[in-house]
Amino acid sequence: MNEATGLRERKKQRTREALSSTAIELFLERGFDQVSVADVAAAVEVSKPTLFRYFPAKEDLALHRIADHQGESARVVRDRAAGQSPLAALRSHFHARLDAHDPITGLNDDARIRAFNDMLYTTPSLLARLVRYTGRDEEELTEALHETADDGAATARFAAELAAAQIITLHRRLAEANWRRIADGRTAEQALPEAHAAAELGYDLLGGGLAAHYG
Amino acid sequence: MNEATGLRERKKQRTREALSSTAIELFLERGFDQVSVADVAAAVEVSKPTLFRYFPAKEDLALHRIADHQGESARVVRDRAAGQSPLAALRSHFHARLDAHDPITGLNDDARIRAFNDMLYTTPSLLARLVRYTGRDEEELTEALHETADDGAATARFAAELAAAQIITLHRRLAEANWRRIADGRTAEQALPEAHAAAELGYDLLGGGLAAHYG
DNA sequence: ACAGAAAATGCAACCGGGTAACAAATCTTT
DNA sequence: AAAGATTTGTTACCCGGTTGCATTTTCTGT
Repeated sequence: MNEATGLRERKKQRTREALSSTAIELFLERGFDQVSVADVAAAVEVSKPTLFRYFPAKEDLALHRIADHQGESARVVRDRAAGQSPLAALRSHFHARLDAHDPITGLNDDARIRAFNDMLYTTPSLLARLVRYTGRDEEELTEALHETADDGAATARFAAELAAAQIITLHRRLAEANWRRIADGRTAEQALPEAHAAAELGYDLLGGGLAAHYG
Repeated sequence: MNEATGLRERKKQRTREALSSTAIELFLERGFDQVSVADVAAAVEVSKPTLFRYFPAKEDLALHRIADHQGESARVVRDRAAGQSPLAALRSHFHARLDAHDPITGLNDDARIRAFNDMLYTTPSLLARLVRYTGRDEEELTEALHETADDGAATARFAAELAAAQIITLHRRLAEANWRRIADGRTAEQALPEAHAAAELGYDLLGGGLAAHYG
């Protein structure tokens, strides 16, 4: 993929990685707000302006790995098997991520990842940044859904926007619920059946069950 | 409602109002990021710490009026007519807000309100704060929906959480779409039919149509 | 009416995130 | 090896937000 890496490029990659991993380590130790960017810069032996040349904001030090997941939902829709509906593809993909205990599903009891999720869901500024990331996710998913819409209705665009928002929202809620299960002391393995059931319920509600409950 | 207002209380109210309205005026003139809190404090002839005793953050200077709308969705659900479903109540309430050109629907072409909405949707920090407000809205709506759920299923709580999130998300998307219509130069009156149609579509999709489109 | 408690304000100094300017160091290219 | 472009460090600054303390203003009881 990325050959032709000169020395300069390699060094940059290393610095970036050192900044992010050192930052996360400090954040997990002391808490996000109890670590200043100056601390991180000092620990990596880099100046503050240099740190900000690598990461535009403090929050990105903690979140850039999550940011790498960006566009996943859109990709799932685009790469789905022929004949499969977008919702069906997203649903089965989510179940697969649950089985893999993917951190983005919230269903992971590894100590470090649990600590990270705790920090994420309890630090307002991190949550705010996460919202911005998922906002871009939503846009990409909107595009993907819009492409696949067979009806040329004038409202197709809005329908795609809305569907994308609902799907991203569903994933957010599912992840929060899973994180809570773990926070309550259950292991990921124990919570797995509930997590699958919640995902089923959620996708069912998207697919028409909402009306049955509150309609 | 609020009798027994001593002189002290009255003065506080006035200061609060002066801060907020002066701030919004300055924000609309120069842009949110181009006005410092020190500017606002100076314009009201108040010290910076005092300003922050009234508003916990700069964003709240611009948003506290919106914050006053808090809990509206939950209230609509709780106060709905006997025999009416929560979704039906919310749907008709939204249509009513559209007809009233309520700014929270995005469908308002008054110059000041339009400028305010433009600022709101284009200033990241304001949007982030708005998300936090709507987050509390979501929680309240969750409660309201949970109360009305007739099924005692173990999943009722999650279903309510999810439904609340989907409804708030729908309102957000509808408001954004309406704001865009106005930004494109249409008058509120011209855009009203489309806005109603979009709301219908949105609520229909919540009520089962999502599956028909992408299921 | 007045003293003193209680609350609100102002002042000044501070912290942390983020940026600008410019010079010094480092890598690349020929 | 030297010219050129990139990256870095230093310093100093701006802004949002907080703290401690002295001062003023309002409220309350007598």
